[in-house]
Amino acid sequence: MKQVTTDIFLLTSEWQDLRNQHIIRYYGVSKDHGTVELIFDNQLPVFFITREAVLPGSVRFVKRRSVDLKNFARADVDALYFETRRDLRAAAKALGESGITTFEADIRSDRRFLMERFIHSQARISGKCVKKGRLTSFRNPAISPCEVTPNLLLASLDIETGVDSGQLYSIAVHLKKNSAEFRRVFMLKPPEDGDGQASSSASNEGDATTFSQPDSFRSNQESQLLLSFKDAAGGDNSTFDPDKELFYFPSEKLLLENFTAWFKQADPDIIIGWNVVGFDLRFLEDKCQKCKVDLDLSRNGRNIYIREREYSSGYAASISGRVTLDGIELLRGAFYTFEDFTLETVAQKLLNKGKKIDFEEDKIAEIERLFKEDKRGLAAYNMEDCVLVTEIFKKTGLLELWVRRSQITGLLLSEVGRSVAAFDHMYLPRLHRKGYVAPNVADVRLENHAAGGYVMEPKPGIHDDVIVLDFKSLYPSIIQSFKIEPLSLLEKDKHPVSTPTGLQFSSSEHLLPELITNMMKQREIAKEKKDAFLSHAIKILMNSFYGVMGTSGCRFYHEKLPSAITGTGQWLLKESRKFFETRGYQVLYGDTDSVFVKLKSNEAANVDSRGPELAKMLNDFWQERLENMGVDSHLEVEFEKYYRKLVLPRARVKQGGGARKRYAGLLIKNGEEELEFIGMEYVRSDWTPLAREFQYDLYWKVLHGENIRSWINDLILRLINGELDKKLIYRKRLRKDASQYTKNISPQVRAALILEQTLKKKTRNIRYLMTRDGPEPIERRPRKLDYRHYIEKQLQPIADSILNLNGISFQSLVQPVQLSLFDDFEENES
DNA sequence: TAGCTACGGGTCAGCTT
DNA sequence: AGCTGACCCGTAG
Repeated sequence: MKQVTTDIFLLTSEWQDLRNQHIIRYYGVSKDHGTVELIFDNQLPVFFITREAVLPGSVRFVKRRSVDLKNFARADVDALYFETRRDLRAAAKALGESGITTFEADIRSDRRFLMERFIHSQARISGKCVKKGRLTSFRNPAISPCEVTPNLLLASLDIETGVDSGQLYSIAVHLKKNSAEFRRVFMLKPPEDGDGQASSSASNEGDATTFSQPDSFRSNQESQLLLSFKDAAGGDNSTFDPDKELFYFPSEKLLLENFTAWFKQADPDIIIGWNVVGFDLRFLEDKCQKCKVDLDLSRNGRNIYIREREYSSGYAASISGRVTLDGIELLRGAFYTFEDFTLETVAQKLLNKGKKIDFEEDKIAEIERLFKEDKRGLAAYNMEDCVLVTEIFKKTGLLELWVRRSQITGLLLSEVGRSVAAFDHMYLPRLHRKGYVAPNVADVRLENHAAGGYVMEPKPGIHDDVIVLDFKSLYPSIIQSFKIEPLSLLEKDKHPVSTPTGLQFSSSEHLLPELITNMMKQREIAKEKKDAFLSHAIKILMNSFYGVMGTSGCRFYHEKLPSAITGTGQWLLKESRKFFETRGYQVLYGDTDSVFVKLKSNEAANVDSRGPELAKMLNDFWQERLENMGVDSHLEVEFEKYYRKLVLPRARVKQGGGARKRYAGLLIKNGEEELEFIGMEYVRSDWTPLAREFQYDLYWKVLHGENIRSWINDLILRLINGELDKKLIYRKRLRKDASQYTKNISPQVRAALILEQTLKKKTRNIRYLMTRDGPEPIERRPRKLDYRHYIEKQLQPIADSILNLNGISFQSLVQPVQLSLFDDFEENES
C-alpha cells in the first residue's frame, strides 16, 4: 500500500448492502493510474424527520442526531442514520404508514456523497491504494473537487444474429482512442459448416478451437496488440482485414466466452452502439443465460444488469466500471432530428454514407446468405456498422458534449439528461447550508396548471423589412432579475421583491440567480476558448431550470415558481410591444421571447445599424424600468435577424386571423438571399417531399414576383404523368402499436394495420402512399396513386396559404382543362 | 433513475339537417 | 352535406 494523490474522472457509481454494511463504489479513469476504484464503507444512509416525530419501536436505525436544519414548514428536523439502504427503505415505509413524513429519503447515498462535496464527476483522490489486477483501488480516500478532461477508450459494439434461428452469428468491436483504433470480429462457424473459405482463415480457426480456457486467451499477444493500436491518424485508410481481425468459434458458448475474456482485456471505458442496450446487450444477456456463460463485461466481476426504464421507453444497462452510451439516445438528447433513427439514415445524413440495403426483409436475407456463403463478407458488414457508429460519435462530438454535460451537472455519464437530478445535485447541498432540508419527491403534489409563454396574434400578409428582436435566455434572465427560485419563495418576507404579476420573492435569500450568473460567465469564457461543447452544455442546463421547477417530479416544485417566470415573460413581451407601438412602429408578431417589428420606410437601408439600435433602445428601456421597480435587470434584448420579406399566413382552420408559430421569411446571409421556414409544411416531416419542395419553390417565386401559373400547371401535369411518384411518400410516427388505436383510425394507422396484417410487420414509423383504395404502406409497392388527393391535400392548401395573401387562389391558376384532363385520366384508368 | 406550455392542422366519428 | 369536438402528431419557443 502506498500513499497516492490523483485526479480522476468518474464513470460509474454503485451501492451495495452487505449484511450490515452499506458500501458505495465508484469507478473512474486517472491519467497516471489508469482505471481507479473507490470504495467507501464509512457512509451511513440517512434521511430526516421532524424533531417531534416519535419513531415506532420496530424501526431499526443506527443513530438519531439533532441537526441545525428545518423543513419547508420551518420545523426543526433530526437526521436518522441507518446501517444499510435496506433498513432505510424499511424505515421510510414504516414511518409513512404511521403518518410520519420523511425528508430526502429518496436520495441515493452514492449521489448524496458526491453532491455534498460539490464533486461534479471529477475528483482529486488522496489515500492508500492497492493494485487489483488492472484496477487501482482506494478505500475511503480523501476526496475533493477538481477539473480533469478524460481521455476515454471507446468500444463500438454490434452483433449479427439469425432472425429465424435465433443464433448469434457474430460480434464486432471497433475500439477507438484518439486516433488509434483496433478491430475484431468474433464469428460463429459450426464444425459441420463447410463454407469453402476455411483455407483462407485456417490459422484463426485453429486457434479458436483450441482455447476452451478463455483465461489463457493469447493474453500477452493481445495486450501487445492493444498497446500498439493501428494508428489511423493519417486518415480513414485502415480497413477491416479478415485475415488478422476475424476469429472463428465452433459454438456460441465458445464465442461468448472468448468475447467476454477478450473484452475485459481490451478494457474499454465506454461502450457505444446503435440501440446497443435494447438489442445487442439484451440479446447477449439472453444468449449467455442459455449457454450458461456469465455475461461479465465489468471491471469487478459482476454480471451485466439490464432493466427496462420505468418512465420512458428503452433499456438501461449497468456494467460496473463501464458506461454504455447509445447513439440514438444521445443524438435525441442533443436535439438532433432525422426522418428516422435507423443507422442508415443517420449515417447518410451525418457522414454522407451508409448501407445500401433498402428493406428490412432484404437485409435479413442478406445476412443469412452471408453467414452461409461468405463469413468474411458478413464480418466486414458487421464491422462497418461498428465503424459507422464510431464515426457518428466523432463527427458530432457526442461524447465530448456528454463529458461536458457530466462535468457541468455533476451527473455521471449514464445519467446525463436527467434535469431533475441535475437540479438536485446543484441545489440541495447549497440549500442544506442555508439550513433547510427538502421533501421527498413523492410528497410533492401538483397544484394549478401554470400558463406558458405569450404568443401574439400575427398580422397576416407579406411584409417588407421586418426585424426580429429577442430576449436572450429569457427565462434564466427573469430568474436572475426577480430571484424566482425555491429558497427565495420560502424566505419571501426577507427584503421582498415583487414580480409584475404580484408574486413575492426574497431579494436577499436565494441560490439559483448566482448559479446562473456564474454559468453565464463560464459560458462566455467557453465561447472565447471555442469550447462549443461546454457552451452548449451550459445552455442546456440553464434552460432546464424553468421546466424542472414546473414539474411535480421535482422536489422543489411550487406552483408559483413556473407561473412567476412565465407571467413575467408575458408581461415583458406585451410591454415590449407597447414600447414600439407608442413609438410609431408596427409589431407584426411575437412568440414568448421575440418581437417582430416592421421597420419604418427610411430605416431598411441601414438595418445593420438600425437593428442593433432598436434592440439597445428596448434594452435601455427595460434597464430603467426595472430599476424603478427596485430590480436589477439581467434582461438582454438582441437584434436577432432582418427579414427583407416576411410571410405571415392566415390560419387555415380557425377563420380570419393569422396562424401562430408559422411563418416564412427572406433573409440575407453572407450577402446571399435565404428563404427560411418556421413551423410550416416545409419543415414538417409528416408532409410529403412533393409538398415541401413545392412550398419552397412557390414561396421563392412569389417573393421574387415571378409568374407561377405555367410552372404550377406543368407541375400538376408531371404529377399526373407519374413523374413525381417518388416524392409522394407520407411518413408518420405512431406513438403506440397500430392495433392500440381505437377511437380514430387515421390514414397512417390504416397503413400500419395493412402492413401488420399482410406482411406481418409491426412498425412505429410508417411510410405510406395514398392510392385510390386509400393509404397503403410502401412495402406493398402500391400503384393506382390518388393524384387528385395529392393535388387537393398537398399542393392546394400550401399554394393558397401564400396566394390568398395576394388575393389569388390555386383553383384560379390551374387551368380547368388540366383538371378535366385529370378526370378523364382517372376514368380511363379505372 | 419524470424539465415546461402553446399551437396548427389533418382526420375521424358522431351529430344535425 | 356540413359542422364540431376529440384525437393525434409534429412543431415553436
